[in-house]
Amino acid sequence: MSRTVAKIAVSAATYWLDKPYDYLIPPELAEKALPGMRVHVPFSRGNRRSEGIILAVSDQSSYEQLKAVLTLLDEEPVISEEQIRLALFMRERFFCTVYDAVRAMLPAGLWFDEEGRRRAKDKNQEMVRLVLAPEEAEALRDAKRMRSPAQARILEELCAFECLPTHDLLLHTGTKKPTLKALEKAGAVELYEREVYRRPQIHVGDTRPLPVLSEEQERAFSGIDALARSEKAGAALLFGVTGSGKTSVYIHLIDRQLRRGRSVILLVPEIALTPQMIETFSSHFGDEVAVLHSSLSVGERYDEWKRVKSGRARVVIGTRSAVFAPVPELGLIIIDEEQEETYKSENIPRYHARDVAKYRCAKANCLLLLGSATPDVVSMHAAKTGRYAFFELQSRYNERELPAVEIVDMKRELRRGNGGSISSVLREELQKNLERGEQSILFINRRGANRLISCGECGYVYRCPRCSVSLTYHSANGRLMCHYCGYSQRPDESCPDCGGALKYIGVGTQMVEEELKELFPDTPVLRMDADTVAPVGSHEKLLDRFRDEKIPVMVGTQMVTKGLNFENVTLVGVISADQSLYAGSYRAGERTFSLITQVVGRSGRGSKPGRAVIQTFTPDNETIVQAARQDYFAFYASETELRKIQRTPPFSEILAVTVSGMNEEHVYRCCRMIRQRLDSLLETNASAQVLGPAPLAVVKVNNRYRYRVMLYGGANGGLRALLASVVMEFCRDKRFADVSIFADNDPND
DNA sequence: AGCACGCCGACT
DNA sequence: GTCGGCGTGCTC
Repeated sequence: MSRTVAKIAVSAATYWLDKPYDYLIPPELAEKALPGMRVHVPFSRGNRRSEGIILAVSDQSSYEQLKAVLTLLDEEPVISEEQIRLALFMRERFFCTVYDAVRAMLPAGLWFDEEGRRRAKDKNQEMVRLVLAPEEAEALRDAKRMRSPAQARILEELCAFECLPTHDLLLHTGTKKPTLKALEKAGAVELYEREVYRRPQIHVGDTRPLPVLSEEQERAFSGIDALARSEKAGAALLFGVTGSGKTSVYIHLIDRQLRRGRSVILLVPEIALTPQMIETFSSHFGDEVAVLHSSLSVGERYDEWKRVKSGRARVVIGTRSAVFAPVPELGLIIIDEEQEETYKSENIPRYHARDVAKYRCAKANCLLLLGSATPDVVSMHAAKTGRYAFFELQSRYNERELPAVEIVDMKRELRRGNGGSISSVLREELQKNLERGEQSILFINRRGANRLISCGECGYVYRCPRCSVSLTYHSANGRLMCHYCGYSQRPDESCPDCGGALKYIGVGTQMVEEELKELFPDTPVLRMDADTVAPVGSHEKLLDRFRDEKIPVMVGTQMVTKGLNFENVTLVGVISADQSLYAGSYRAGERTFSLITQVVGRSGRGSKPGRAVIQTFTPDNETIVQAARQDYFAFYASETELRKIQRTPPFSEILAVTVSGMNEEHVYRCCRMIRQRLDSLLETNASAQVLGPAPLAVVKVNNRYRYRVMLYGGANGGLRALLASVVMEFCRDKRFADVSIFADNDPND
């Protein structure tokens, strides 16, 4: 085959134009051009230069007139053939372009800026090594002792170490570069470049032996491991209550895969929340661990990616995007806390890490393990119906009892004249803990957890001029800020509308902090929220302080619910459990259950028994009662019933088309026409159902109105393809030029 | 989308 | 005569 034609995915192509384009490979590139390499190609009428990636190389094309590839941007493929197939799959599955998918797979360090320069360079280090045999070197050293002591010192050092970074050698011997150059000229040593990897700083504990498994953990481990080795591995769900030691099972599974010469990807919801977990894995697997997440520098991320690609690091721990890690021999993917919403990307490409993992595991014929204390109802349903294997860890670490949980009715509290955010029950429990020198964690649900500023007289509330939300007050910069578009402004002295006095409302971490100061004047309180953890690493510092200084109370948002494991914490308070219940999504109940269960699980992890106080205005709410009892299966049963009626997942798949634009009327009209089109196309399909158009929960962001049409139906590609064709049709239509339209699977909001 | 081509009115 | 208004159509 003469390698003359390249099938190329072009970055300039929009979703409805995207397909493999044929380009001529000029003879001088014929030998070098391989699938997985990026190129520059001329595209469209103006032949403007676009980036692209070679999907395949062939010798023919059904097109008469082909343009030629301009340049190759890579020396070797940056993605494998397997990843090319994954990118094509993602296009169908997540309504994105192939190049969008490719971009998600590559570290930002490999992207090119406008000038065509790479965002991160390979970092090399100059090294020195002996050329002479050891005896010769020693002889030369002795000969040099008198006339050239500096050279002798260098030889001395090299006799001991053989090769060293130039910088270190010069530093240790107190010599200068010319001395070294003289030795090089004399043929005694050799200077060369070695690639070095910028490593993110992680605490690496002492190397530890594998944790000893309990009988129950051992059973789960051997069951999962047997499955992982079997011909048709599929997926498994590991259901383990908080503190049941899922991590120990993971460690053993990873160890087995490494011994088998395979690599493992472990996904976590958010790296910043799991420093302890990273430390644990590093202490078992050392340099085999690579960490991939967004707060690494571009260089660090790129280098970790290279270590993974080259097979040097075979245990990848990371957030959502780490699911694309280019491990050479994939043996297992673990998704920890698999119900977390952070696994779904809300940006292009709008993929779910679980779907990508499922695809990769199926192709690599290896196991996908989903771990959770509060599994996604969809995953549990798959386990119950036999599509996933199921394993359970029931006993808590050290045989600890579950915390004793009390639900407090805040309505009654209000009637008794306590309008604050801390109930009398919680106050008494806090008092007890203070007296005993034990620590407490107070959790405030994120949604609505911020301060609003409102006028005490006319009720005026500051609103974002670009979005349909109120502005919230941030003490860090003393400004009112919009969480959606970043708009900020300074609050006025008095109400800009009527001149009345402004007051702060809403329950926020700061407010609870202040209330605590009033109730317990001399007690130190640690606050952990987006304000206090903004600088990199401050999250860990706060947690270290909490542990080491035994600060009595920590108040925080969602970040206090995850992974924390402090011996001395015996009380957890949920300030208001209601906030996420009525958020409008079919997942709100699940989210609330998971959140409450997790935070309650933070209590009593040491030798002392734990307690939890859940404050709510709806004490009879089934979900809250179930979460208080930590009764997942009761929750699962009632939630499943509800979803059967609602026709929400797992009983139906949800696809959505979102339309946005500056003109609300146009956006709405476009949505309505999309709905009509879908209705007419689905006339004969009784299993599918179209809903909407409906505005999103926050209808306006950045001056753009957002409306959505939802498609409920069976989990088949047909519906997806149909929706794709409708989206393409509307995108092409000039009548809708002033709106943007995109499709998405099961959006989060 | 982004860009060139084309077909018509106003102007040095 | 030509400069530039944006309507139209295409992307290997």
